[in-house]
Amino acid sequence: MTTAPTEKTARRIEATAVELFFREGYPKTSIREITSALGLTPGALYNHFRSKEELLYAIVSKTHAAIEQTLEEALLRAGDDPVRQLWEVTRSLTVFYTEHQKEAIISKQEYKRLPDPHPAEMLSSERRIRRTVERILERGVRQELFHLTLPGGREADIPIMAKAILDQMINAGVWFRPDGRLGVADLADQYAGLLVQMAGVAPDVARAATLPSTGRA
Amino acid sequence: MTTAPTEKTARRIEATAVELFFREGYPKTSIREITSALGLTPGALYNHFRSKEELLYAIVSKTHAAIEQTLEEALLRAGDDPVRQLWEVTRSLTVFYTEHQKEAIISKQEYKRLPDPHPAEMLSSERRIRRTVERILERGVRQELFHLTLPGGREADIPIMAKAILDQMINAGVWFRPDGRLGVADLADQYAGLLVQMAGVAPDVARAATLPSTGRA
DNA sequence: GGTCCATGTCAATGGACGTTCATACATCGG
DNA sequence: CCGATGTATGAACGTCCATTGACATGGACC
Repeated sequence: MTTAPTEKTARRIEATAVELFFREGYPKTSIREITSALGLTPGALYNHFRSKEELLYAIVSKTHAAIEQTLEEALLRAGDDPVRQLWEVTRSLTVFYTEHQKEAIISKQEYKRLPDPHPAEMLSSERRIRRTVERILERGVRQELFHLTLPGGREADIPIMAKAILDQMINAGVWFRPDGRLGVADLADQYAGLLVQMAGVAPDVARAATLPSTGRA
Repeated sequence: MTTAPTEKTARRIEATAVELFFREGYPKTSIREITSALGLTPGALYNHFRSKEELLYAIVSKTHAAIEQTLEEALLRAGDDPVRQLWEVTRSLTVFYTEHQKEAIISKQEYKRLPDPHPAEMLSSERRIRRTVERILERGVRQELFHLTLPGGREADIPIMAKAILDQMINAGVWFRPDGRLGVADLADQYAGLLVQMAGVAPDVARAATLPSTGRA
């Protein structure tokens, strides 16, 4: 009845909640803050979400779905070469995490507070993603494209490498500032390059894999 | 008057707070939870800390000091070789973050909530640490020990590399479980190896630097 | 033995929180 | 034109919160 709903109110609530959950954290953000930022009273929120928790779940579950979709598309684009696959996956996810840094950080940080079936869902989604990366690494090692002997003399452990790689891309999102020195594409190329190098891909192998770059040059 | 203070009460409060802040987050943890876990009433806490915020500050500032000290000791141990320096720093900090995961994560996550001189202190501490890593990388590049051309053809950006390296070690602390498959020393060797490799150290250069390892083999 | 100080209890205060509910309006299909 | 439906209000609720201040107590030290 009040203002022009050029955008559906439920989406505006979600967008505001993302902003505030990101800035203040989920527990410290009150329903009153969210609604009054939209010129509404607290009760109005309950026409769109059953509870504060359900609002959080709406954000978190959409984000997880988007991550899995991004991963899937990257694999389709990559073809069969494990080097190319690792490159595409790290690049695409870095782009995702920088472009959706707020939702991603909220999801990572607050999913544990959801009511009880949900945290397990999120963990299993994370596990699927990790297994995908592990399989890329395993194939790459079998084809002798990745070099597993680390500086220091030890053999690299594939599950640890997969975790290290995935953690790294979220971190790009944590500190990325859209007004910073580098754009999303530059940053993604940097991270993809660093992570492929971390996986022990020799320079000549990388050259042979013809890795595309979205950024200029 | 009540129980035997085999340990000073202030330290017991800090230890309990670390546990609860880590599990539930700072805003959701109440003074009542902390004190009643020790068999005390809420008021007792105010004999040791002026406020909940000051309790958080006690934890966070100690942790930052310990990180800087760890870094300093690692540099002393490393001598002049940039490869060896990077190895020592990454290994030592990975060990620190896994052994003090709770305090470290609390510090990283909640320092922004402190009253106003403090967040700036924490940021400048972080900046000092990052500059140290950047200097190691710069020297290593000047001596042609680190190889800056990434897979994909781009030149690696040193500030980004430094951020990526430092973020990585915190993450080891995030998911490390003391009862897991690998111990602290194994994990630290893995991470140090991966990060030195990420910095573009060629295998023969690494061999020449005689990197020590604390773990077996 | 008396005094003091550190440390604790207990009760209270004022505010903020998530959520509910009866009520009102506005829009739109029939 | 009318009722139904979706949406917002505003006031209340019960609960929990951090913090305070008056009071008790026990050990350390003179």
